[in-house]
Amino acid sequence: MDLEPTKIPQATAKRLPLYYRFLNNLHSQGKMRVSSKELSDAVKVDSATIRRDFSYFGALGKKGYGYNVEYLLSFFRKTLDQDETTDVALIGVGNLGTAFLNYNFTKNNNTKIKIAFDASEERVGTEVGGVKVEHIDDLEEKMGDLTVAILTVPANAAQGIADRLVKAGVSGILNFTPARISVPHHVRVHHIDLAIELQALVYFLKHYPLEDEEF
Amino acid sequence: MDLEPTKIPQATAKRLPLYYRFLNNLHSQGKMRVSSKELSDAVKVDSATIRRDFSYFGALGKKGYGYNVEYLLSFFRKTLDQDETTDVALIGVGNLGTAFLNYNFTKNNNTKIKIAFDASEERVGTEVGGVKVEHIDDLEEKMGDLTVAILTVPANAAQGIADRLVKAGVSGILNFTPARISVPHHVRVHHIDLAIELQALVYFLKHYPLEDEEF
DNA sequence: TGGAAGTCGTTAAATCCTTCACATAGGAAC
DNA sequence: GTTCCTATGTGAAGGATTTAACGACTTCCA
Repeated sequence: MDLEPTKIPQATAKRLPLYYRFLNNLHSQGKMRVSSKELSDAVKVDSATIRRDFSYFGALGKKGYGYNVEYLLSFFRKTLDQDETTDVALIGVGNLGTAFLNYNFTKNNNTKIKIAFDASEERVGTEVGGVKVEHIDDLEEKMGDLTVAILTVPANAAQGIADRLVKAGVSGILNFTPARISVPHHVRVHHIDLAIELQALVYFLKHYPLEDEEF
Repeated sequence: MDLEPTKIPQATAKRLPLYYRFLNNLHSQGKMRVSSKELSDAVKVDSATIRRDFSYFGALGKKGYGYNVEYLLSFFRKTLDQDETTDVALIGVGNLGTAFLNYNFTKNNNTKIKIAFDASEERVGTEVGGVKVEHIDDLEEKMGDLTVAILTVPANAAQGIADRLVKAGVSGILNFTPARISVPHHVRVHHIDLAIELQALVYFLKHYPLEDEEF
């Protein structure tokens, strides 16, 4: 492991999937080459930042030319492990969970929801987005060796489920719950808090007028 | 406007709604005082960062004591404009949109979804989460003076709707679409890209082993 | 009343990230 | 070939954010 040329900054790492998706778009549009400026317009990231990001992986482009879409794409495919699919579990088949299940992740994507759990007897046994819904009581039994979970349960259930997930061997949790969950140090949790995102946007609108930003 | 003591860093601003929510929790639990350390455990933000964040607003605490929950709460209520509710529109009543509509935002929150739009004849006219669903064709007519919109439509419709929203006077868009939308410079867009969040988590798990982080 | 324990507010250092600016190399044209 | 043009890759500067560290002030308890 850790064959990275050097350690990639986290900020860069977060943008990689974004680049990858847009490169895919370009590729399927038949585009052969792309400049950092064009890509910048598409993904709304400064072109210097894009060049800097790419440069962490070495010289991927050609001066005066830009980047070869196909080459860049195949490079990122390897770098982002797009060849091997990562299977994930989803806990909580409410509206949000259903949205995920119906989302066609595997297109342009190395992740796939393999199994879903819910507490409601009505939902257990049904199939949503091609994924069978299991009962939450069977979580430990049926998780298999999945190590990533999407948490879309009610807030008050979050910590309890998280504990069970960790015990079942999960090392990454995407938490959509308003609760901030506690986990052992070796488990990575990314919080996405919808209410807070909305509040933050409103706050920025009121207190950080844009006006002059960019031209 | 801009009566801020000094300009608050963006990173701090993004954490304010989080603090606010947890202070509310503490308050309803009857807690009278809280230290930065306790708050740190609850929201998973370093205690020094919390003290630094608070200090932008002046001396809110007492040395050797901590913070008075009620005082802090009422201070943030003012700062975060929790008194006046901000009404927002939601475009696209799919699974994700429905999740938002059913989410009880106004509890602990200054935002409220006032109106929803969808293109499907089936959904138009129904009520979801207490909000009436209007037809997307009536967007301009029925937006009124709402200035914030949540965008939960299919990716290929995103730019078109965004254009119409901007024309209708919207200045803030919370974009859940995989598309990166283009807007005039005075409009603020926050992107939340579910697929990318998941991919980023997987990438971090594979390439940034935790092990020693925090103890 | 006095001393120990606790916790803030803040200075300063350390990190991390973005952006500028430009030398340089490669492609395109002819 | 030669010249012009374009767009990369990166050194350096500038911002932004986090974290450590500690003086100062409070509470608490004997």
